Amino acid sequence: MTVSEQDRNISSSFAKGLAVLAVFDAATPSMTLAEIARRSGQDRATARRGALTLVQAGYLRQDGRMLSLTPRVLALAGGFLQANQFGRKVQPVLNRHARQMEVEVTLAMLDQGRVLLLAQSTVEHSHITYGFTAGSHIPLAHTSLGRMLLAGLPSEEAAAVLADADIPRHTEQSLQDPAAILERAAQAREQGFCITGSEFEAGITGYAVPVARPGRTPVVVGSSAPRGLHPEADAERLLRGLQLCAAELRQAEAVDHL
Amino acid sequence: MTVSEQDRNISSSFAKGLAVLAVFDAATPSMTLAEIARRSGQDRATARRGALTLVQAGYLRQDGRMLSLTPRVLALAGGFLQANQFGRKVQPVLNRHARQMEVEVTLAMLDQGRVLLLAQSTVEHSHITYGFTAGSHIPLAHTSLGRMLLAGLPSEEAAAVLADADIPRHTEQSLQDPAAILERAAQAREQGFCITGSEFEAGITGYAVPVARPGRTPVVVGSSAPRGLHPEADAERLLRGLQLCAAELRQAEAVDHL
DNA sequence: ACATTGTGTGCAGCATTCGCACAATAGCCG
DNA sequence: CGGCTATTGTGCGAATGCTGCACACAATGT
Repeated sequence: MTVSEQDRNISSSFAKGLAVLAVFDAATPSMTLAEIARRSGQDRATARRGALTLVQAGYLRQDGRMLSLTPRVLALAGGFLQANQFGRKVQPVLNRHARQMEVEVTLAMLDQGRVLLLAQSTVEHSHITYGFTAGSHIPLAHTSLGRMLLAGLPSEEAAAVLADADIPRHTEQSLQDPAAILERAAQAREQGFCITGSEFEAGITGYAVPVARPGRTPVVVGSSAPRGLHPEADAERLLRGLQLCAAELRQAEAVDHL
Repeated sequence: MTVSEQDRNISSSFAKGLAVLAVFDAATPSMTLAEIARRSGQDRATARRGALTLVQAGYLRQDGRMLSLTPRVLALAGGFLQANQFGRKVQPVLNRHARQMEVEVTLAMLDQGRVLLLAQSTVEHSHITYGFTAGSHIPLAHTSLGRMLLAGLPSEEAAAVLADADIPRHTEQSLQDPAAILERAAQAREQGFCITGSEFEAGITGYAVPVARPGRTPVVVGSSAPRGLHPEADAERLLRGLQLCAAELRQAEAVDHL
């Protein structure tokens, strides 16, 4: 900011404002100005102006001294979802397979070192745990979706991404060693699917398969279910279902523009 | 812009940048810089800086000369959805009722003179038409959701909102006269529900009921279905279902913070 | 080939933004 | 309870970053 000749094609005020908008995540639904300033690494006055601008634009609401997102941010996502025809090409496919498999099916890709959920289908009796939705971030290291995404990258790139991600310990079974995680990802790449057991949530097994897009940033579909009585049979059934789902998405050109 | 003392608490560059982001909607999934400038009413150079900043921040992607939204915008919406626990409190309720009623159920509110879809049941189901998703805008004047939302406003406010909205003619049956539309809204307010027939899409009947939130900006749930053989019976069944759904959402305090 | 529409860049001037410093408020502990 | 500190909200001068014009060039399409 002070020092260098900064790119004159970039509006720094705008970038700072966006940073303000981006600090609102699941962990911190509403924040005070000072907290926003801290999180976005900006001067309080600067953050304040950004936040007030967002309030005026209708993306943020002010309750006393707390600021929180308004539903209008959904409209931004809506532009993306409609542009890519999620409502017609993606959601129905996920729903149908979810119904057949009797588990929820999730479409995801990589974003900023985390797994970004793009779409999700739920069936009524599915066990809902964290309440993730489209737009949620979930961890990279200990989910089948994350591992499968890593598998979709060239291995040195995967290592780089993983190095930047944090590796919390969700359960006893969570692998902690990056090398071990990469090893699992490599295995997933060869197999063409990924299964993780109880690393993110105890007693839950995750399944994921790639939606092949040669040379592009990887996209995957996955499911999770409680460990059943016949793990092998479950795995086979679910993986087969997911693979069908992935093939259908690919064929519908539903993910070509991601 | 030039003359008047503009609010020193508002960052105009940021506001302009946001305007750039907001021009991306369903109708125009990808645009050239010049088009963005036109739509956002900004100088090309200004719009260009805004767009390039968005590219750098990862919200926009540049393919040749076309710019389009990236999946990262979903993350912004994700913050809102998780903050309001849509995944746990809203989606399951919609899904369950949709399953029971065998129609799609949608939660919506008012935003910028249009109907903003907040959430939609993801149950597998028949007639999918436009492929709307959460974050989609649909018209105010000719949908049951829109009319019910108008009904939730004080009547002079409803008139003002409607006056600013455009009233296209989707079908032969679309009412064109604002007064007539307000009349229907008033009727909906008294009845506590709204039914529209073929005004948005031929052969499709829409149903909506309010999720009462005294004194706050209205929120509604609704469905649509092809006209069946027994319109009266269908209406009764669906309205009853929607009312149950609305009651449940209210009770779960799912919409308290909207 | 021409007309049209889109894109990149330099620049000068002034509006805009920065970040400090002060005021006001909340929180804490003896 | 009262005095203390930590945290928050805001006004203001200075300088920086931004705007929008104009020009040159590239890519369409007729």
